[in-house]
Amino acid sequence: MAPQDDVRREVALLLRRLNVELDAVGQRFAHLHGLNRTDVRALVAIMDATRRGEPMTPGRLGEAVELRSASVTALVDRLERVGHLRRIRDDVDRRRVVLEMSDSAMAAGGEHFGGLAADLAAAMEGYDDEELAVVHRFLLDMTDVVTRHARES
Amino acid sequence: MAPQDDVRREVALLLRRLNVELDAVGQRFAHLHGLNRTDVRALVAIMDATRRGEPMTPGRLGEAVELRSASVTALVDRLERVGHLRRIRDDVDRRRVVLEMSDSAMAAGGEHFGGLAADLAAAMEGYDDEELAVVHRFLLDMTDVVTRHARES
DNA sequence: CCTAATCTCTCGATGATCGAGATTATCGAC
DNA sequence: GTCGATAATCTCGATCATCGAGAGATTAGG
Repeated sequence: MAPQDDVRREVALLLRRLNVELDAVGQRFAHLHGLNRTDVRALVAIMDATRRGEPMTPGRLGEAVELRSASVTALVDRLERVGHLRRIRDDVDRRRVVLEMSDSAMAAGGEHFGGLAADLAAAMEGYDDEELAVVHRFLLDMTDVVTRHARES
Repeated sequence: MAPQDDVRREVALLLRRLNVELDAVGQRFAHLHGLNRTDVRALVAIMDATRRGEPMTPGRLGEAVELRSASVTALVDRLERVGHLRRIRDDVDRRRVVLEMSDSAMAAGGEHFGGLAADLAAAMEGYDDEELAVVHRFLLDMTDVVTRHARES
């Protein structure tokens, strides 16, 4: 066994641990705002899509969070009821509904996850350009491997 | 804005993307075996604890996956019914029940997640000792920050 | 031995999710 | 135009995961 195999195993364990803790952050946000896991995943998906300039619809949201249309309707009803988003009929294709996050939801998300992002950025101060490049390449590689496993058959 | 801020933002995004994809792997495993997310989290928690030599009990499991005792009973019932684990009364403290994973469940988990672990290890071949050390330190730092956020108040 | 504390389980209620199908809107062919 | 096919969303009834409250069993400490 190569001497760096220990490090490899530790790195793999750290990836999983990081995953668990990131989930815990999401869960904490959910609990603080009276939401469940799915609701948070949905809000994040909507926020991401909106940020990319692709308006979110119930159909796309269902794909993103892996729910059937009936469940998406219930999900959107929930979030709309507590004021986190609005349904807006698309004028171009009037079958479609565009989901728009409310300012309050954006603010809440920004405060919670923005704080985390800032702390992560701060922690990255301890790395120079070269080291960050290594980390970047590493994360790309790992994400690639994991994505392949997530999509298989 | 410093020139490496772009890299920092990208690294943060990659961390989140990795989180999403790792969840997807878990979800895929769950779907393949007729389980739900919680069931998989529970099996992983039991496997980890067992590997550390700390026998898992319903109480500890409830803390690990954040469920009330009533839900843990239902969860263990489900997993026991499909043969993924056994309840064993502890002879020392007879109030306690020790949860033991079945060989079939261990094998299924090993096949699915072991394959991923092997691919991750293979991908790490592209890094020398020094680079792996940087990655290791980075993951420790990030996990630390995230854990603090997960635990806060 | 009592009493309090601990661990697990039971029961009834709530709510998230699903499958099947209804509803409304768009598109292409004629 | 208008008709059938397709698409996006929603409704309904059923199922099951989760919870709160509390019961039953066991242990630990005076």
